[in-house]
Amino acid sequence: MFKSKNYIVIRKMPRKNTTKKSRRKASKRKRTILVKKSNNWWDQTAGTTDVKWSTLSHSGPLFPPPYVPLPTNVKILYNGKPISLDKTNIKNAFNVSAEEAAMFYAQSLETNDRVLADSSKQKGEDIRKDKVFNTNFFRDWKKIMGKAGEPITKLANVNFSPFIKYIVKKRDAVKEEKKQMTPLEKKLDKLRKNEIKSIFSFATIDGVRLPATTNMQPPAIFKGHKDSDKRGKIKARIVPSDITLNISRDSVPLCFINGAPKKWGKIISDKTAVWLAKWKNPITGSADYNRISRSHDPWVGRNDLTKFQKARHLNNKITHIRATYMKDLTRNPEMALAVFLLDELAIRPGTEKGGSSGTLGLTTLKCENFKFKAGNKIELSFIGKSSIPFSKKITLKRKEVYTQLKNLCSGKSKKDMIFPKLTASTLNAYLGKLLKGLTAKVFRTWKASSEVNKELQIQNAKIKKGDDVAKKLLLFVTANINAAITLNHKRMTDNTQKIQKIKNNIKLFKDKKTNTAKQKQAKANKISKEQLKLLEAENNVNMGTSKANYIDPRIIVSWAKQNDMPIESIYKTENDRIHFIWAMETPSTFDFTTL
DNA sequence: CCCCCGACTTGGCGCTACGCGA
DNA sequence: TCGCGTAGCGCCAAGTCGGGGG
Repeated sequence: MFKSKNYIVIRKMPRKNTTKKSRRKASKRKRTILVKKSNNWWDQTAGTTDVKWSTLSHSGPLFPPPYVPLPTNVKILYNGKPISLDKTNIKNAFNVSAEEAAMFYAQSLETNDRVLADSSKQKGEDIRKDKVFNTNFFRDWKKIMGKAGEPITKLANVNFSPFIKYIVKKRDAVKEEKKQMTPLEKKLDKLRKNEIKSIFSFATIDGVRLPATTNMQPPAIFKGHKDSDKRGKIKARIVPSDITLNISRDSVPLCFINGAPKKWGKIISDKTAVWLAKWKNPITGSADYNRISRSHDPWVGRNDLTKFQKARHLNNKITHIRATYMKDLTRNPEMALAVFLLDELAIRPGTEKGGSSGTLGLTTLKCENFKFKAGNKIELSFIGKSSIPFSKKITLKRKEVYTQLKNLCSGKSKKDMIFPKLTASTLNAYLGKLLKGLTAKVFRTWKASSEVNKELQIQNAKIKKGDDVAKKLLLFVTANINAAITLNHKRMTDNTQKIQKIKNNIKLFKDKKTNTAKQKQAKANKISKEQLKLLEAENNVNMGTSKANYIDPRIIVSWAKQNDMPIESIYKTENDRIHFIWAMETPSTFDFTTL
């Protein structure tokens, strides 16, 4: 094994290797990446200034292929009669032709109908009956068609089935073609893809080549999450003139669309920003960016460290902070109670306007979201970020908190805000006075990290010498699941089938006869693993987000070292380990709770 | 001061490539 | 070798928060 103080070693591993044969095969492929420490910010003072680069080069965004018009005999019907749509004119706000737009809609219908007909798939809304979706689409489509579309006055009278049939036929043909490909053709295909990737999916910052995400989203129908009021709108095609590049002056790439040279919208060299390209999101109106891929971006690493350090400061100060807001309970009840809920439940602050589909956060909660029960119990339920339901019950230890909270709602109607005077900024301003740099989201980081830290330290007592990695891993997964529950990270897909399968598995493992101690341990591991899976499935838990954003990686690395676990057993992918490379050398003595 | 927006983080889902058992 | 199941990645949406500009 390579050892040097100047390098950090990241092992590349295959996804799984349970059989002897596959282990042998894998060990041949196993290789390591060495990351030179001096290339990275944590060894450099430069990382603390506002200037983030002196040279930056990349190839600009990669645009999706142009639209291929349909054969002339494929036509939609209006009131039963075939009509021709313009195939190529894209001189409109969407840079999309009338036929292409119709194809977006036909594609939506095709997916919709297929999913509705498939008994194994979860049923969403039927878009054929979704008024908002159809109104939004029709408005945009009419804009594209202009005068030529005037005779089309009702979307319901348009028959898209010729387009749908064409889509199905085309898809099957592509599938079949793929199936017929020889191994050589497959290999060539992959080489071609990698060639494009090697040009477009990298940026070079101060001589260091880093992976980047530069694929532009193709024009399509905007779907949004659950009840987004923008669903059905047509997402415009982004063209080079929409793009602002951030790049060194002498590295500006040429741009060709369909072989023709094109001009970039704007070229700047903002050394304080790390984005590569920027454009206006045609749906939301806000800015969208191409960036260095998150796991490889040194600036992301620096910001992550800052974030977790803030959480540790909060952990240090929490007793004092609690005392302060309790003192403010009568003087400033709205603020005191909001901070109390933040402390207790780690709810997101909530933006002033609320989400596009009326999602809520702490400062935008309404009285109808609270239920006051006997015994100082409250029930809080609302729809949060990404339309994920939040529903928790808590018992308040201090009666005055319960009374004051109830007071805020007395004499108000259900739809009234419980904290009308508060906004995310006033809340953060209050927090910032309690502790420099403290904002609402720090509470989420602190809560998840400190809970995982506490739990892992408790679990240490249960670990015996000679316990296998699989058993120890289960302890981490338990902590991870609990953190996800705390943060209300869920997946809303239907998983009744999954739950049934897990239950069957548990039964199966319990039935098996076992002899040796080793077999017994393996069986116990299997059963606990399935039980954790069940807990995860029954709570619809999504563990990924907390692991990637909320649990201080130093807690994990030091715990792994204390218990002689390879870091690859927890941070399973190479990307995970690169993402947290700044934490990989954390000593086993690291303590999250002391600064 | 307040509102809006620029820049960045956080979020869930669907597709596909990969490893596995038959 | 083939088909199956699923981890993990990319996609794309939706948040946070500080600061600029009126």
